[in-house]
Formats: sequence, C-alpha cells, structure tokens
Amino acid sequence: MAKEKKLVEDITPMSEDFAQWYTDVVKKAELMRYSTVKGCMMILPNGYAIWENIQKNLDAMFKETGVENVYMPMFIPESLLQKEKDHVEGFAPECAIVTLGGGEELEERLIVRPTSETLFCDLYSNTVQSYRDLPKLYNQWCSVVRWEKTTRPFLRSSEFLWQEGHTVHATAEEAQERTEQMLNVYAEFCEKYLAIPMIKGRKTDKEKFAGAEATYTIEALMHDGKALQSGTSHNFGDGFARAFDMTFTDKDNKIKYVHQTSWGLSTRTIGALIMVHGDDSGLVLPPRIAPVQCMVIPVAQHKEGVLDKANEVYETLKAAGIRVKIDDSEKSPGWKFSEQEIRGISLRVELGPKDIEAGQAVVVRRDTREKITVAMDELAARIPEIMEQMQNDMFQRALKHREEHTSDAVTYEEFRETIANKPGFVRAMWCGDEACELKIKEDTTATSRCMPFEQHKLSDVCVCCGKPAKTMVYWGKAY
RNA sequence: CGGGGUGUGGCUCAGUUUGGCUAGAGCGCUUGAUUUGGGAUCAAGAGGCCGCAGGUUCGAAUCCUGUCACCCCGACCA
Repeated sequence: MAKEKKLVEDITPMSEDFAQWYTDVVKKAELMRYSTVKGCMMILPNGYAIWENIQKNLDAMFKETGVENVYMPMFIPESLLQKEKDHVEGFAPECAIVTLGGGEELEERLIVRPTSETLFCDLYSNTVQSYRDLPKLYNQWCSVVRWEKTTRPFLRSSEFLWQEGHTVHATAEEAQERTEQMLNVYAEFCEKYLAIPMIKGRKTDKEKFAGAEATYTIEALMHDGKALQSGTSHNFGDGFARAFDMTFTDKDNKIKYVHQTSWGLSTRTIGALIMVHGDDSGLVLPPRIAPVQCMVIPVAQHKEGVLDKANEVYETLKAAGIRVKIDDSEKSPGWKFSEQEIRGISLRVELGPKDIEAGQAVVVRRDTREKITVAMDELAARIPEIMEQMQNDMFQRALKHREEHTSDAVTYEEFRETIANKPGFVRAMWCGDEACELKIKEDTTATSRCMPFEQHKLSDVCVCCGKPAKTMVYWGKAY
C-alpha cells in the first residue's frame, strides 16, 4: 500500500531535513505567518491559543508563590539602560532605538525594551524604602524586541512574547532561594504541562545573562538532538542595586542594597513543543496544553442522524469540561483527519453510521494513532483517562529519547567523536576555565548547556585540558 | 554580519539563459451535481500591473542599478 507512506503531504519528513520539517509544521498547522517586518511573526489563532494556555497555567503557578503582575512601558530611556555596564554591553548591539516622536527628533533616544531589568530597577529604587517593603515579587507578560541577525519562527524572532519576573529581597539568601524556586516552577510547568523533561542547572560565566551574578537554566533536548534553553532564572546579587541605588533601611537601621532576581520564559517553548513531540504528520500537542483537546469528526455526516449524534457527543464532552470542537464542515472525513493531525489536536472521536448502530465511537490518539473503541455513554469518562495516559506517555517518550541521546565522555578524543557523530547531550567534566569552553566550541561547535544540579563524577580531570575538574557539564549543539 | 539560494494569483512552481503578441500549470477558492471509515470526482467560474523603486528599450517577469524580505550554512542571542 503506497498510501501508507505519508498521510499528510507537503510536510518534509523529519529524517530528510529537520529544519524544513519544522518550518513546514509551523506553516501547515497555521501557528504563525511572516509579517512584512524582518523577523517578526503574526501569531495566528492556533499558535496564540497555545501561548494563552501557557500563560494561564504558568501565571497561576507564579501567583501561588506570591507573585503579582504589573505592566511596564515598552520604551526605555537610553540613559537608564546604560546604568549597568555589563547589561548595556550585552544588549546594546541588538536594540531597536526610537529617535523620532511626532516628527520631532527626541531629546533622548528611547530603546524598545529588549528586557526590562532597568525599568524595574527604576521602579524599585523609588518604591522600596524599608525592609517592610520587601520582598517585591513582580512579573509582567509582554513582548520584547531584540534585533536578531538570524530568525526562526518561535525559536528566535525579532519581537517575541514572554513573561519576565523581577523580584527584590532583603537578603542574598532570600534572592538565591527565589532564583531557584522560579527555576523549579519552570521545570515543573514544562514537565507537567508540556510533557518535556528538563535538565536543571547553572550556566557557566560565559553563558550567563548580561549583568547577572548567576544564571540558572532549564535545558531540553529536541528530536534532532539539539538543545534548547527553555527558561532562565537569574540572581543579580546587588549588582543592579548598586548601579541603580536600590537601597532600603533594614531592621538594624542600616541602609543596605537589595538583592534581586529575574526570570523569563518565552514563546520559544512553543518551538520546543513542536520539536519534542511533533512527527511527520504535523504537530502533536500534549492534552494539558492543547487548545483543542478533542475533535469530533462525523463520518458520512449527510446520513440521517449522524450529525445529530455527533453534536450530542460534542455537547456531552463539553459538559464534561473537555476542550472539544466538532468538525461538521463539508470536507471529506480523510481531510478532517489530516487537519486534526496537522494541528496536533490530541484526540479525535470518529463517529459514523456503523458506530451509531453499535452504540459506540472510535477515539484516536494523535501521538500513537491508536484506535480505541468506546461505548457512547462512557466517552465522557474515558476520554479524560485516555488524555491522562497520553500526557504521561508523551513525557516518558521524550524522557527516553533524551536518555538515549545523552552520552558520557572522559577523554577529549571520545568527547569530540561523540559530539561529531551522535546527536544529543554529552556529559563531561570541566575545570571551570573559560578557555576550555572556547576551545570546545571552536573544535566541535558545541557549547556548555549547564552545570546540572544533579552531578555525577565521571572522572577527576577536565575533559579538555586534563587539569583537575570542578564540575560535570552538559554539552551540546544548541538552538 | 560573512557565504550560498529564492522572490511570478492564497500555496507550490514553470517561463528569465537568447526582451516580443492576451503571463501559464497543479493545488486551493466560488457555484452546481455526484460522493463521504485516511486529504473524493466531474463541470463551470473568480483571482496576478511578475517583491519594491529607478533605469535601458519601439517594447521588460526577462537586461542594468538600488532596495526589501524569506530560506540554508556559519559568527551573536531566549
């Protein structure tokens, strides 16, 4: 049967060209469209609905930890951005700058925010006076602009949506605690909702955020074996506090600098969803994050009673709290199946005359295409179970893939060999010297992804230079 | 920002080398009929100043200059 080969045309198989596959899926699933501005996306309903679900769930988790939402301006006066030296140096090259307003040259140029640390610093420097004002736990959902040289939909666009949390604390310990807490929130969110296993760890100094004392990250492995930094949490210490004069009077009546954190997660995670779970037929969304969890597809809907029954099922599932839709368009069933698969809708319920006669429906899982026959009156109870199973299976599959694509290397020869021939993470010991990171990048194009919290001692010496090793590092080629 | 490639109806592309009459195909779209358990079939239609701006020419999708965008590979980043 030649028909078996590929059910959805126009999507390049992953094995043939992964980058093209990614672009095809993004387009065919109608997640976004390119706008006429370089590197900027028009995010379409199918894409934006995923983001809305990410927002909704993550926002609830933030609020559980006491975080409050605010909104800051999109313009940053140039002088404000320049207050912290490392920060400017990090971001200046990729800033968009406004020089005209109302046709008049501005007295001071305005930077379109690439991130809002400086604005939050400005706010906190004026609103925090006493230890009683601390901590401040603010977050904002917004877009930021970074003039990237190379752009990819969701993975790297000139403007992207994200949330950025900014907190200030009375003590270094508290700031560190918050930094780790939010990293854990990210990891939990990604694993629970997106079904993507994460490596939690700390970035090396070379890879850390401009102006941060320490940057923590969650790293995921994509289907092609490349790594994707999926969320970061920074501890700024009192670096920004000194630059922005963010001080408070402590219990002991002494003036002290605040300790600060920031943490962000972006629409890039949509890219991760695509590249971790997608297949040659399109997107595969885990039920917990899928905007549409279930599509009811009537078969031979012109026949007496089919559409009525399908609508009845639709209403029942809706009443059961399932995010369900019905495709009662005039398209052929085959077309509807393909459409549901391309869009990654977790399940579909096929309902035709034969089923109705038998008092049942056929539930099909998007991830495995497994067909499950369910009695009509059990659908509302069974579908949530099936989704739960699917969610777990998807996570386990992604975890297995990551484990199968994680290697250890002790000698440099072994390291280079593995990076070159086996896609995925390579774990190896490191001395802590940036020179070795640079050399490794030069030799292999791989970068240090993180120093994981979960450490294993693979050897006593650095894989690169042979000097005593300080820590185990996950290395890999990254997006 | 370096190297390579591509811009022609909504999509994929032919036509450009060697300028020439009314700019083509498939898919999609509209209408009608027959269909309906893996992207149905037939018929009739609609839709394009050929990315944009200049220039050369009797004449430009085609040649020249500039510019913008997108894709791939590097360097930089979430």
